[in-house]
Amino acid sequence: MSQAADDRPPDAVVRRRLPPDERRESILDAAARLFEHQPYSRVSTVAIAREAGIARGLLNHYFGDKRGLYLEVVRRSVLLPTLEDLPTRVPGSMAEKVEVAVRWFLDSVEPRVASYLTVLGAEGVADDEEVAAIIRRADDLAAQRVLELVGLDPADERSLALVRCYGGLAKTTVHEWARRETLTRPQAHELLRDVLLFLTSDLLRAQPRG
Amino acid sequence: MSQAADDRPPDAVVRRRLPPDERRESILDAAARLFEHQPYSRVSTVAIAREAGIARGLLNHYFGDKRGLYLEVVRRSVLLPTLEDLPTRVPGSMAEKVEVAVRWFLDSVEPRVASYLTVLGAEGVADDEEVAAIIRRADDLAAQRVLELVGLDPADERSLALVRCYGGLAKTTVHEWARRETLTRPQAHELLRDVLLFLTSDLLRAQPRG
DNA sequence: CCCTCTGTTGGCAAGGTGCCAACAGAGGGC
DNA sequence: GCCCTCTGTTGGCACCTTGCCAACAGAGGG
Repeated sequence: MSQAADDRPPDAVVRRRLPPDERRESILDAAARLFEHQPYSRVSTVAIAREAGIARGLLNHYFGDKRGLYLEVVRRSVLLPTLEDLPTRVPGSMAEKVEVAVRWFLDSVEPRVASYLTVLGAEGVADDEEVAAIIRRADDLAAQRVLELVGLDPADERSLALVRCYGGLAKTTVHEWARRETLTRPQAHELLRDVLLFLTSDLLRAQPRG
Repeated sequence: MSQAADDRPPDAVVRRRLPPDERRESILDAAARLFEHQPYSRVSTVAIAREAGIARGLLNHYFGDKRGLYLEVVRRSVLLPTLEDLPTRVPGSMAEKVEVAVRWFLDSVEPRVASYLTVLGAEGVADDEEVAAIIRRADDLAAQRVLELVGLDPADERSLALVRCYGGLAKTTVHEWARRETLTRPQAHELLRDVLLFLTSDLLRAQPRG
């Protein structure tokens, strides 16, 4: 039945053998593509397999089950990797430091807005502890890096909490700018800059340091 | 087989006939309870039916399908209904108006933090357009009401966008306060008050009015 | 050229979901 | 008070999705 097929779709590659890393990535790409446009439960493993051009069973081989694959996609979409590019120390005034942080944020989000927003703005009833944990870890690290950058104690719990709150503002602002297009990037930039400066100045007053 | 049952669970009500509205509500309650603790796909309709003490088929009768029920739960969890309690006009300074808005927000969220946060903080990859639409509508209305309350033009697109951004800060702040408990309510209150005052003062400068 | 290693496939079994025909409380007419 | 209709409610059937596993087949070494 496999050999007899005459009407084989042109790009239905007969069967290519890939190194695991490569195959893994290609599956993640395919899955991410589908999860961006419809909710989890509407994306069937059949569809993912088709999109990736493989047999469905291979998904389980690489990721255990559908949920495992999903969590992997979430991990990949979080901003964690680009946190490396955020400089630890910047010379100059607080205003200049804040400027650097905001620009970094918008710059690293811009090329990947689609997946960034779908990960963080998903919304919907569902207390998914595992997904929440992934995002929480990324948020925590980001808050810490921001405090370092602006020269505040990156271990102070209250400061961290406040910066994480600010993170909520940042996410929604990206949403307004890149998805709803109700703000231009300069407007978004201005808002984020002003509020962050306001916030850090306040923290600086309460916790002077270096 | 139904009559012969001797080991019938004590509370497995034999079969009670309820008015549609009441039954509907009880199903929504049951579903909301389950969706709060695990993601959509992990909650089976079997489990919901068991929790509600009814036959599974009744879910379809009332809500069409599982997703319909889910969307209904989301609608119920949004803060829309309590928006009625937010006064339209408050006498006094901008600081006093902001104070009223912030207190209203924290007060109305407090008794229903659990469902409020699970609805808005869900997160996870899944561009669910229908769910997003429900939340967007609620956010839009809330932003409008806030502008009215502080005495700014509730039709100005830019102001609306900025207040919606602020909404992101508000949601995350509630998360830090009520879920992670990294902030006390007074601290959360202070942050939200300061930032909103900062924001509205700024808008007032650009758009003086009444 | 064969043999092994391992990436890959296809189908089976279990569970979840939507649908529908049949069942049975509750209230009105006689 | 009895029956009859109305409609809330049930149970099971058929379809789809998912996880698993045994069998298949490229690729490189002896």
